[in-house]
Amino acid sequence: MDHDAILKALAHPVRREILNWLREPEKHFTSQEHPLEMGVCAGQFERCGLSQSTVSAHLATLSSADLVTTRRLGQWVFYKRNDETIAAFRASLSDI
Amino acid sequence: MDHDAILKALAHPVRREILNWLREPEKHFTSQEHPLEMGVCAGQFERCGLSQSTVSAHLATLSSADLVTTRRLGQWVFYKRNDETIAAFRASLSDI
DNA sequence: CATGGGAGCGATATAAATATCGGCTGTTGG
DNA sequence: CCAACAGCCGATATTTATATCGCTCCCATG
Repeated sequence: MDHDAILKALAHPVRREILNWLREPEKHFTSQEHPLEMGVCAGQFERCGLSQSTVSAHLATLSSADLVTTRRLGQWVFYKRNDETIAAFRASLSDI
Repeated sequence: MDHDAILKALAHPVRREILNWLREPEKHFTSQEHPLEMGVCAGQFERCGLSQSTVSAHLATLSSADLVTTRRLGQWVFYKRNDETIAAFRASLSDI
């Protein structure tokens, strides 16, 4: 668990919003044609209003902090919240 | 039902073999990572030993004769036997 | 014997989503 | 004030399966 990377990743409102959306995909991504069990498709997050390249960078930040898991299927990448890492991080916060 | 196109499509052993394989996908395409309910992925048919471009042409012939149905998902195309057309064709054979 | 069509191949094009790059801006620490 | 850096964008690269192109070969029909 890269504590530093996690804190940096959480230091941006859009990335926090993405993590929040991923708590209840079925509430926020009803328009997705792929089954939500596979995760949420990267393109779905462009609803935050930023460009594709920027969204891709935000997702990469979340992923390298291991706050999300990814699964590639062909041209698509699907994202899920990584509650394991998040729980471990939350636990480690008690040290602060 | 394009009688002529169907006869031309059936006039090649590889295309007939493809149609036969599609009668029981679960017997012949166990290696496919996609669910077989979506159909059989085009690339699977390269097992006939021909090149990708040739296989693609054979599949296009079958498809334009409506002997198979296709479903595209991203970069993949999935094929199913079109038993409806085949039945109609079989019925029309009684005219010969 | 010519020729047109079907079959085959390698090479290249296409398509679609995502990733990366280069440049610009705004902010912050020294 | 300057340097570093995060964020942003448009443009371009990447990836992977499939489609198309240009060419050759072979056979059958005229």
